[in-house]
Amino acid sequence: MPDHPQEGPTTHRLGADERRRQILDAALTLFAHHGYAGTTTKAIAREAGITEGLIYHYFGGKAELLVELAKQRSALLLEVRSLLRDEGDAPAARTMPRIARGWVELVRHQGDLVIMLVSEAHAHPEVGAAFAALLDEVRGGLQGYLDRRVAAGELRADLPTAVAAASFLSTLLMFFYTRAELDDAAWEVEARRFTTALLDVWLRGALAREDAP
Amino acid sequence: MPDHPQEGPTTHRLGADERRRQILDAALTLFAHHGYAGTTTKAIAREAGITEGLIYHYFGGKAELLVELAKQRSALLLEVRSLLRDEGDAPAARTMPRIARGWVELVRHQGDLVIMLVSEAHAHPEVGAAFAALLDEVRGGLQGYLDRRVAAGELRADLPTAVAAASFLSTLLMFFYTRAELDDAAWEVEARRFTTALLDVWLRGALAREDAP
DNA sequence: GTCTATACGGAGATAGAC
DNA sequence: GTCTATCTCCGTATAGAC
Repeated sequence: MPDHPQEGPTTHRLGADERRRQILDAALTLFAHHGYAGTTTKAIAREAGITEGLIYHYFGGKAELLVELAKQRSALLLEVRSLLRDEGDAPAARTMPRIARGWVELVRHQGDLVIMLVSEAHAHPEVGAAFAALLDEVRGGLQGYLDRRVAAGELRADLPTAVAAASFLSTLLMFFYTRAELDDAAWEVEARRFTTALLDVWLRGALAREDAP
Repeated sequence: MPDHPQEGPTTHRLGADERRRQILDAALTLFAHHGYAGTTTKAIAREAGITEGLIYHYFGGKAELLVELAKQRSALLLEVRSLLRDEGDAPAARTMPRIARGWVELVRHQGDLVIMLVSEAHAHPEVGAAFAALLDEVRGGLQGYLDRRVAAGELRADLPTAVAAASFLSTLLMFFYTRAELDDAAWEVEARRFTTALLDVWLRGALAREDAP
């Protein structure tokens, strides 16, 4: 990959990639807070610190911003994959708390993206598909891990792993969605408390009997 | 859910209440499918089979439609309350399936309202508040029931009832939200399958040990 | 109570100077 | 690469006829 060094006395000019990111970030923030249709190109330009016309130099139009952002879920997915891979086949009783924390922090960290995906899911098929694909991929990953723990005998053999995984993830997702406006400190406390209690219920429903052979 | 068939502008006169409902129904359908900001007053009029001007005879403006619809959650709440009350203090093992089915059918039946509440929650504080209040009220009701089952000794004493209730409800809500476009037949099948599996995991995590001392 | 006609502002988008 | 100026259309809302 060749570098594209901006040589010369570039004062306030930015590289194309950097500028694109800046515009997308501005759009994402506003889409999450006011919705796609409720956000004007003027507001995006203002948030990004540029003028309206420049948006059209980098993108075909407002709609393209939405599509581009929906694709960003791949970035999110990469993080999730590494999260799940790191845990390998360690015991669920010790690993699930870490997965829970990782998922919660991920969703929180990518909060605007998640809010946008959920909010616009029904108005824009591409967004809905991206959201569904994201959830499904994560669910599939977690399910795979659970299946391995079933095979290892830690989790009970008749555990419906797909639904168990979906329940786990969607509960935490919904928790975030209804608490997104908490400040970081309050969020830390609430999230920890909620996650702990959820693991209590969930693990008991999934574990094999301790007194099994 | 397909759009209602559009009737041309009618000369029929309706009672005020009936006309208001008609307009609100049209608005709800469109808000759920295209979002509030993505819906034009023209489209609402068309969907309701009237002209644009008439909307302003019955409502102060587009924003008032949204607020009015958000208040409708009370209707939903009433249904939920009766659902929970009917179950009284019967054993959870036999009652939770009925509660699950009731909640799922309710959410499905009021699908457009639920989608609107979720989708617009972050863009409009009033809607967000209405959604939070709805979930919280239902969660509180279910939690109350769970507490009684704990007292009765059916559910374990250290069950975190608030989180257990929240998890149960939000899992099913999210299931609906990501499957809203299924036709009724497919929905029946999927919903039954999913609910059964969820109850399996959830109940095992909540019940007192059968082999307890 | 309902429709027709229209005002008014703002939205997305383009052209062209620098 | 960035901004200024501007175009066109459409969205909300109102006035007034029937």
